Amino acid sequence: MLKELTKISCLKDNVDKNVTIGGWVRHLRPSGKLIFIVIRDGSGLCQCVIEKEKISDELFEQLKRLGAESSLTLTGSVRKDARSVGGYELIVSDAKVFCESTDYPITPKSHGIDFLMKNRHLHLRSQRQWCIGKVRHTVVNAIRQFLNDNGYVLVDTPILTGIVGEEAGSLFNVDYFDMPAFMTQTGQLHVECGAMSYGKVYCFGPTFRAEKSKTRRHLTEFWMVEPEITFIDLPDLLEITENFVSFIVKEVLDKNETELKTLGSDIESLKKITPPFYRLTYTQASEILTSQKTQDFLAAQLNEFKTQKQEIENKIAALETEAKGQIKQWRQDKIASELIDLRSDLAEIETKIENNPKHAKLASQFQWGKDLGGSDETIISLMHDKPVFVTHYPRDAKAFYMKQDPENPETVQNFDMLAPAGFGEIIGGSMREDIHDKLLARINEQGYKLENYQWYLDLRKFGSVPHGGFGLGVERTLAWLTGEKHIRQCIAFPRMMDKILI
RNA sequence: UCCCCGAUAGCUCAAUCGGUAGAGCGAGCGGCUGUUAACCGCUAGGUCGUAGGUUCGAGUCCUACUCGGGGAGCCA
Repeated sequence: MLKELTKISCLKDNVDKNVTIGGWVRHLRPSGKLIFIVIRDGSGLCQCVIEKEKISDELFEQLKRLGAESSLTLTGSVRKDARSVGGYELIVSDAKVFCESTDYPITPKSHGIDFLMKNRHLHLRSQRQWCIGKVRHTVVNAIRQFLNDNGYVLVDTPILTGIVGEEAGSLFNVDYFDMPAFMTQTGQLHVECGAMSYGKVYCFGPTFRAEKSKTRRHLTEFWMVEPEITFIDLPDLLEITENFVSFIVKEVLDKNETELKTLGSDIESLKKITPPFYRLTYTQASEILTSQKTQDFLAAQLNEFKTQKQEIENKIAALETEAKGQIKQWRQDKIASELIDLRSDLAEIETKIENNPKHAKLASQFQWGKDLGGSDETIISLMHDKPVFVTHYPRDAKAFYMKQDPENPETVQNFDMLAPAGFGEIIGGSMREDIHDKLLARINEQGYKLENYQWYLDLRKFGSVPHGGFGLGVERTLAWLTGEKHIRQCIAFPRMMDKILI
């Protein structure tokens, strides 16, 4: 059967030919003796036109009553038509229905996030989710391609682990045959072993954090790629990172322009993502945050928000006045629907207005020594049109394995990469402490159990070399590239705090 | 753990001062040969999140709880 079917994406090569497509009903409009069915088959969308006299009365009646997401095959001739979704349509001569769906819960009108998440198993078929999934596929593929083509060897690190990469308390505990174990929160420590074997390696898989974070940037299970490279210094590492990220962006622009357009992502600004990225030290970043420039920037932003709010309120008032007058029913309906959208926009802008002074205060009170907060990162990234590397964080704010900077022992040789347009951190990386005694002292300072880290210390005993790496969050990268506000839409089955659906 | 917001039909939302529960979509029936979230007519659809309280009267006011959304901290 499969061999006899033509993919919708291949219709352009079959104009005026007779083909059969197989898929699901996205939308159906009967119009007397004519039916329009928009079919999706996983490769694209196609409008099928059914004229009553061309098929049997029985079949016509059956097709006319098909609900959304009914499955069927349709046979007919392909015609180029600019009015049609995708530019081609099928003039149907025959059809075979596999499943008549009724009461499909996701309708063409808008739905709340709670409802969509409860119907996640079906929501994945919708257009936005389909587009994000296609981009995700490209991103994952680009990650593997870049690393494989540049001499990195894949090392699969364990998901069940007995040790902690950074801070405990934010890990999922597992009862491992009555022994305590954790779900991994990073493959880094293990992948370093591989680096000393192959020189350049990476691990790529799911990772788990039990942080009780309810924000648009957090999942408890997410995918992360972690390259690790030997015989490098921090400038080398930044260069590798910017080449890596630029390659991913370029691949997505090449392969998913249609999807990006549908999703409404900012293609022009993505085209600017080429090396070099901006480089700031943590100290420079903290100076920016506490500067007058930042206060002015945020004040200007606040004014912009207030203007937007006023505009929305004016629109709402005008529509409400119009709705009170004597107008046609269809116009009343349209106004009602516009009002719903406007009120939602209004709520969003009000939240921004409410948060702006808080963020301004946090930035102005920023003290050297603290980690950069989410809002601080947002401010810095909004002030730049390309990704920003923030390097040399205070040693006390960072993980034990990060290499102390010889020139400024208060800091470590690490970096965070902030995506532009306010999305914030998508990469965290560092040079690793390669001096045995310094690492040992750090493990003791943190109060970690030495026996758990003996093997990790061995890497510094037997042929230690300068090395470093980073972790890139796949869902955060996707949210940035697609313009999606929340990373829960960037993975098929998101796991969030207090929520596991199917 | 803390702060803010919310919960009304299957879905998205209205309901003015505390006074008879509303609309669109979706579903069902009928009409329409070029629709793009089509359109037109009709029908069905409700324990207003839960439990108390105030009141002649509560979707509306008060208290607690539950669930959800956004943010802080933390992070990819």
